[in-house]
Amino acid sequence: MTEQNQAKPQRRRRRKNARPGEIVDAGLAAFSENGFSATRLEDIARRAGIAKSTIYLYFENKEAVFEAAIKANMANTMDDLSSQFDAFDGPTEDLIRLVLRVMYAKLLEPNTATLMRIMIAEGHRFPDLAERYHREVILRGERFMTALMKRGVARGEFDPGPAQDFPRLIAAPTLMAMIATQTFSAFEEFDVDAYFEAHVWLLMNGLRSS
Amino acid sequence: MTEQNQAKPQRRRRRKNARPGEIVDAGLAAFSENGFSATRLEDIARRAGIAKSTIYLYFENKEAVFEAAIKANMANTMDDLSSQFDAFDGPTEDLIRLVLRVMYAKLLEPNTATLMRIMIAEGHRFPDLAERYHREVILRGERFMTALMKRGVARGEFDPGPAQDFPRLIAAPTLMAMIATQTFSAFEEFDVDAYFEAHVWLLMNGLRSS
Amino acid sequence: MTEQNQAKPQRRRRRKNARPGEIVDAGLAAFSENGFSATRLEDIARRAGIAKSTIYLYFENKEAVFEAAIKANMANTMDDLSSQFDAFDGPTEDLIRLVLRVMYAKLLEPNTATLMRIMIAEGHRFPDLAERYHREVILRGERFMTALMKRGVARGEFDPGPAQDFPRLIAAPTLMAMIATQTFSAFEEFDVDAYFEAHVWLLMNGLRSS
Amino acid sequence: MTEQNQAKPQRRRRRKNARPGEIVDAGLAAFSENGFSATRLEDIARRAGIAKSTIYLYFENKEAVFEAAIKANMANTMDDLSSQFDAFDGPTEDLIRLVLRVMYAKLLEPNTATLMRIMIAEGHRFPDLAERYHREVILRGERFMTALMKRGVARGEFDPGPAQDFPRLIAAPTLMAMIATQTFSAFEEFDVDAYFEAHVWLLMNGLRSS
DNA sequence: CATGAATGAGTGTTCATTCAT
DNA sequence: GATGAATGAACACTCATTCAT
Repeated sequence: MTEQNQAKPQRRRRRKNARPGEIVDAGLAAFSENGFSATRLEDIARRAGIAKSTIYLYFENKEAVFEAAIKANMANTMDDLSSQFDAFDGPTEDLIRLVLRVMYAKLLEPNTATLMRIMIAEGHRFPDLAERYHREVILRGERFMTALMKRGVARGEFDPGPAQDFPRLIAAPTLMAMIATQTFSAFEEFDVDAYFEAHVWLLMNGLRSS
Repeated sequence: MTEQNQAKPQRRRRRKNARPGEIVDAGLAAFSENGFSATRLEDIARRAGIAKSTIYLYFENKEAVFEAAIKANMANTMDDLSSQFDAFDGPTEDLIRLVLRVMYAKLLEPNTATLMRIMIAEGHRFPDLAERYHREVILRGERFMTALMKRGVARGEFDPGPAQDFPRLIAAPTLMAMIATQTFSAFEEFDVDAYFEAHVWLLMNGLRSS
Repeated sequence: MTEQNQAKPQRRRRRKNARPGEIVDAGLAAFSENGFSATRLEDIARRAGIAKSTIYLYFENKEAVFEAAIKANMANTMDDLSSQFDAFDGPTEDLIRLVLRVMYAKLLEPNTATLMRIMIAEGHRFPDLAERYHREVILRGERFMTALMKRGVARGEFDPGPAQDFPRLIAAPTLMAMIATQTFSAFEEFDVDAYFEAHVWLLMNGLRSS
Repeated sequence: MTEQNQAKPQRRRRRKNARPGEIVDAGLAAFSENGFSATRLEDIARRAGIAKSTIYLYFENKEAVFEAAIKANMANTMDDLSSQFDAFDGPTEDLIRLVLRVMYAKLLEPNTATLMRIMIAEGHRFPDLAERYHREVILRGERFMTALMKRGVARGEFDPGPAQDFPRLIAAPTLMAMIATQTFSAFEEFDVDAYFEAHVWLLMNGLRSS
């Protein structure tokens, strides 16, 4: 009758398949708000619309929920990049724009930003996760940047130089944008699009062969 | 006004003044290892070599210790920059090198790095601290970068361009270095000096007037 | 193709009637290992090869399973004695040997021993069971012992004496054997047969008319 | 003035030394009523007149309280026997009476009886404790019985016989008395003194040289 | 000033029990 | 009849905080 009831359609839904995903989603949301320790299983359960104990049907303990939440999001973080890359045929500057646009989109999407923030903050307490994140996100991202640089040099668009050894320099400003929008959004206006253009401008100026 | 304070001038002299500092130091160390929630007052007390309850003589509660620890470190984070700046008379590139070197030194010093990491991670749970950090570190740092850019343009060394509106682009790669050394140091070698040179090279290429 | 099915030939046939018994058996085994509280319904279910919730089709709750398990075993504990007794015609010593042999056999059979142990330990928390056990096992056993004593005196084999008032003295050493084999078997060798002989020897010496 | 007040003299008593003992006492009482699993720390705390968390100042966990409670009581269980023994100079029957009287007194004292009951019931779940109990109580008691038997034979009071190999036969009926008074006291009158006399009578008849 | 002792408000986890299918 | 899924009521254990000394 009342709209309140919509929250609990049936008392006992059979959701064996959907449940883990729901819990993981709720978990990511909760963890990103409060970090690992300060997040209570009760929070996660409430967000997922289930009882606290139901979580234990699908995960061994709180840590397992945390890890699953992280992994679930890590999974496809870098996938979209490769599709952009392979088929492209124009000038490398345009390709860099494309790639960076995807990265900005990713990093400013709350879930991924959150994930990154958590990894930065609590990574060393979960070495396995940190290692995996490093491998699947950092190193994989770096491989793309390396390929970009090489492509530019090969086509005579870029000069070789010390920056070739640190492809992550290309993406570094993206991190700053993430922090500005995640951590300090309450205290400043941050024009992401303008920032993006400035980023590309500075980067291309820096790389372009003279 | 401060009647409380007048009551007991200084009986145990150095101690009285030294204690809060010791606690704050111990706190920063502990918080940086485990974050706010997972740090126990017991940990801080042990590190400071005092009893848990003694902390309450100097701080109202755990949060107060946290805030004091953050503030103590925030205080001088940006101070060293101004001294470098005012007196300098050479080319702006050299000044940028000087300034960035100080920033790298700061951000790779464990305490400050830790501070940054904590702010990124738990900032939104402590809005006052975050605001203060934003004001005293982010904005203050940005003022320096702005001045650097202006100086370069005024001296004809740099061309004006979109990057002028986002001075933090200058410092962005420093963040990446912080993360590499703080969060992923276990999984990769990271040559800070070479990275620093690549950073400066790319930056100067990007800014330099053609 | 349907290899899976071969594993369970006739899932549901005789089952219907057998179920409660299987549960009771599984229950007795589980309870005897861990006592009432520390036994989980899950344990019982797994032993019985059924789902936890199936138990509730046959029993109202955990306590009911416990009581059924105890009762099932109590039922025939003393039955075998009477058959030995009635028909016997030789000297009472031989009869006592026969009876005691049955008792040893019983008490050293894990199920009954277990039952005894549980009653000793948790009896006062289940007064109904304790009362029933007292009535069906203790008192009934005692009636046999009384009859044995009377028979011996009537036949002139035993002298009357204070022991006649406490027929359970006859069986007392059996308890000791139960404890030795149940509780302390890990820490000592216990030769039940030799102990049995010593028991009978001491008893007959004690009872025999001089 | 009123006895009620004695329970909470001051809210925060300083009882560093007394506390562990109080907790152990409360623990033994609680465990003996409900066994290990069904006893809640809250029960123990309430009995000891302290907060649940206070227990953790003195014991690592529930199991540690259990073990301490058992050990505390085990300590002096068999001590009183030796004093009786050494100095005695009369007939062995009198000595046996003395020794058995001490054992009855012990085993009918609630704490020791409780201890025994718990060991019988939950011994195999705490192998260390069981081993210790076996060593300090069972074996030690058996050594006394052995000495008693030897003394009787040496003095020509007893005939050698199979019972000599199982000295615990002497004490076996005591166990039965313990069970009658502990587990089934609600369902029968049990005249311990008369039982004791019957026990001694039967035993001496059995052992006495003819 | 300093602390050891004590506590109460949680929090993760378990488990008997229920219910929809 | 049988079960997998779900839950709520515990309960062991932790930890920030208080207080008497």
